[in-house]
Amino acid sequence: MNARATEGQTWRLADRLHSAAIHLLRRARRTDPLTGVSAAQLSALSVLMSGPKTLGELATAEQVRAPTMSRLVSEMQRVGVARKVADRRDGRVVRVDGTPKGLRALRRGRVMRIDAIERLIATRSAADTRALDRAVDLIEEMLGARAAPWTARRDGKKSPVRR
Amino acid sequence: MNARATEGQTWRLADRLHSAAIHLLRRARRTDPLTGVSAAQLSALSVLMSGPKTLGELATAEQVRAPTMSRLVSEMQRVGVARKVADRRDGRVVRVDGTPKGLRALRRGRVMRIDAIERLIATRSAADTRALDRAVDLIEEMLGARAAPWTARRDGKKSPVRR
DNA sequence: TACCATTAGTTAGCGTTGCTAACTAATATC
DNA sequence: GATATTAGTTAGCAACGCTAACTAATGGTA
Repeated sequence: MNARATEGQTWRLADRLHSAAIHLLRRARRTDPLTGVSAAQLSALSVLMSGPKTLGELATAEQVRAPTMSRLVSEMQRVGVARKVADRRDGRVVRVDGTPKGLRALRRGRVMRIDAIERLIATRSAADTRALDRAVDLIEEMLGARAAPWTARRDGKKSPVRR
Repeated sequence: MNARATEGQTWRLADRLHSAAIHLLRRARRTDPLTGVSAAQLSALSVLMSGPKTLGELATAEQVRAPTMSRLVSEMQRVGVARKVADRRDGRVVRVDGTPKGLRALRRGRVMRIDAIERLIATRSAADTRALDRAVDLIEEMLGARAAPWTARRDGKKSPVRR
């Protein structure tokens, strides 16, 4: 076996990964109409689950430009799922925090999507589950999901949670 | 170690997988504006690659409502990537066909997306690549995806992948 | 033939989410 | 103190999703 995949193999893997991501999300999305919270808000809320973030951090985490996130957060504040808090040390900074209502909405709205995926995973063996877990780690790393504090993992280590 | 992951662990993995898929696609779609053709247009074009379709068929294939597809196709015709042709037998029907220009754009756009993902993968070790490959297999299986003997290639041959 | 239901597509209008450009305000640097 | 940089906002545009309401063509039936 090659120590390194050939270029063609890598491209083909990229293609399949792209396709798999698309199809996985289409499956998960089927439940969306039943959800009360918009997809973008849900996504932002899940980032906030691990604690307050600045607007810029949120935008980066969501791979979206600052104005987009600014507007989204304003709307989230309007409907009561998030709060903007001024930073004491740096007057330019806006910290964003999810409200209890927001976090409840997150759970309620998100459960359906994740449940749909969980049902798929639940059909697999423990070895398969580990393989998927590893791949998710890799994708997060590839995308530069760096350093975020937080949620405990099955082995007790930390692992970044986004969206 | 458990022979089986607990339910909560599986849920968490489902969550992370969901997140990873979203962020991966967000990354990939960054190249879309460079094709001069939008993501939705590229997606529709890929359906047209297998031959002309009626507007309704296109809408169904794209999981979109008729008005949405009607507008999209009109725009595609305006920019020259698709054509609307009246059906002779049934005056209500509009057949949509991709133009050579459109199919070229499709190929170009697709390659850029996949290349973007390939660039991410290329930073990883061979072991990582294998791990990803394995995970893609699993996801395809979970979704009941066919073996995908037809996935797109760089040479521009058939590729049914959409979006 | 005349009438009515159905089907295919379009138009109008709204909401969400993405973007860039240009701005204000605060902080940092020289 | 003047200037540059950084964080966020505002304004305005475009792409796409939807529903409601419309036109036009077709099909069925008395």
